Amino acid sequence: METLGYKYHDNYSVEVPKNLEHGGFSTNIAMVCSKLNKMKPLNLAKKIVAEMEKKRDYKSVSLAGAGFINFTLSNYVYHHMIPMIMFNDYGSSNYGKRRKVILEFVSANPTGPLNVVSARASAYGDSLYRIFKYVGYEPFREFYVNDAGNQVDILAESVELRYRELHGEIISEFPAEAYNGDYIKDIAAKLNSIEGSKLLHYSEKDRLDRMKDFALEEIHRMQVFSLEKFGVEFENWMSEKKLRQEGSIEEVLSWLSEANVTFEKDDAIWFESTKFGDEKDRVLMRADGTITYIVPDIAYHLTKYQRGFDIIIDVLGPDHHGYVPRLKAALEALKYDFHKLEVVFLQHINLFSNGELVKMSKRAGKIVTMNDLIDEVGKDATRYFFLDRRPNSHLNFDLALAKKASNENPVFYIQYAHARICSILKKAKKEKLALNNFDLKQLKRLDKVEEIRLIKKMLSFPEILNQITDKREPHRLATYTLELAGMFHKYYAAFTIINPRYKDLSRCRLFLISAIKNVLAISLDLMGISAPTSMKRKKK
RNA sequence: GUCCCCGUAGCUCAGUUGGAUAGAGCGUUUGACUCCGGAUCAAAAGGCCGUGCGUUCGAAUCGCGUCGGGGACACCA
Repeated sequence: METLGYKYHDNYSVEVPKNLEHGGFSTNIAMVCSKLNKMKPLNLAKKIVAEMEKKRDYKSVSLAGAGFINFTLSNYVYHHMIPMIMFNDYGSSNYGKRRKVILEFVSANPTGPLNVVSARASAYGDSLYRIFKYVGYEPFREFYVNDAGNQVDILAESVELRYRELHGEIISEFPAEAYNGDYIKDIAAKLNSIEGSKLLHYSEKDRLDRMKDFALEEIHRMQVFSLEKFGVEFENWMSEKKLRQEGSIEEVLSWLSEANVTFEKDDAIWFESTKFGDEKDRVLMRADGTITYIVPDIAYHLTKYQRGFDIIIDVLGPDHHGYVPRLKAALEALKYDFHKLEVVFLQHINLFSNGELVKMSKRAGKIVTMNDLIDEVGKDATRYFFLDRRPNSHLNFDLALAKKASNENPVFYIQYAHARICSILKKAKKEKLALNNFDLKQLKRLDKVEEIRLIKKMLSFPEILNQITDKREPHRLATYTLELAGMFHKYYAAFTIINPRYKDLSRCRLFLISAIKNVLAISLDLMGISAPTSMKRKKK
């Protein structure tokens, strides 16, 4: 536009038509800028097309419709982008403008080991974290621990029963509300090996406190262990107990009452959340003076604001969706920008065993733990299994099937592409086809449609990453990587990479597949999956 | 009763800021290196995108209804 001396503004768009086969772009620039130059769109488009045709950057330029310009770039434009794709931080950017993002996920109750649902949340949250970080956000992973309140009291009592059992007491009836998994026995036994019968002489309160603290510590350790095995870390574990000790409860209560949104009824203190669109009002403090879970939850979310996060994302199970309105109501009442809080719901996992639905129950101790899953299916396959699905898709999960299917998990297809390239590059080294001092002009030999398509696919990578952060949908990376791996496998089968008779061509192709290897490695890393340089041959 | 999610190939799932012939993996059938890794590739079969109406030049994608499946509606968290 500038060389033609026309005025223009930036609100035109360049689009890649859905029909990728013919590759190419389409732009409405002439239509957007016609008024500015007092010309008819079609006439302006003609001038632009004429100018574009003079440049060798464009392979073909054509007019369409009322002034759309379709054009295709010359191959060499693509060729010259390959070196960029080979940078080991290819795709990273400043897209996020260093905005601070807090991702809260898993946040499982500290009353038992992590289960398959936590594995899904881990795969989702951690990959999203990695991608956020890669494109220039400042993300932060947090696990909220509900280590106070009713359920941890029950936890303590459950341990107590098992402990007393160890000392000869016969527990005729194990209460239905108690936690009944084997891990409770393990915790009791471990505590017993440290303390012996000493605790029996404590006062009940002291004994239960000791049980509680010990159990919480043990379970925390179990959870950290599983997460580490899965490659997931948290920057912070936020303790509810600590929040309570710091006086946050009293603060929240007094702020809400200052905001005139609380009232008393039946000796309890209520929050008038219906004022802010909630279905009904919520109890904050019961008649006996204890607090309901909502208060520390509000306090916790306030810290997310106070800590200066620009984007606040909660990853929750679908059973919490009714909980969001009351939380947002409280934020609104306290004059916080409740729009900043986003909630992603990960849908349930229906657990099957040999085709039959299994109900999981932590209380009854009937759960498939995250540990079992990783041990039996493997970290990489498990992560991919959960990652290639949309967050709000329901999914059926059969452990027996998952084990069997782990050999058929698409993740191996991707990893194999990576390993295969590594193997080819190794062979190239033996053939003395080194890529140092490689003359970029040689790249003109990459003139096959498949080669240009591969380059285009890799050039779309940065945009895919940006979209993932916009939509909070890391599964798109799983899909993308699978497609890229597929394109490589097909290319490999159709063309010979190393051919000693055509050394220059071989070098060009090695150059290309090195770029592919790089993108695969980056993608796998962003998904928390390893990129092996070699793989064991599968038995037929 | 109110609210949330889902319904796409035999199975598991992609594809939704509306665009041309709806895709992949697994499974089924048939083929492929004396040569860079056969965990690969080529090809075939398999679809009223649950269903009806609407908006639109154009709908898997948007709206309303309907059917089917899952879930939530606590002074548990």
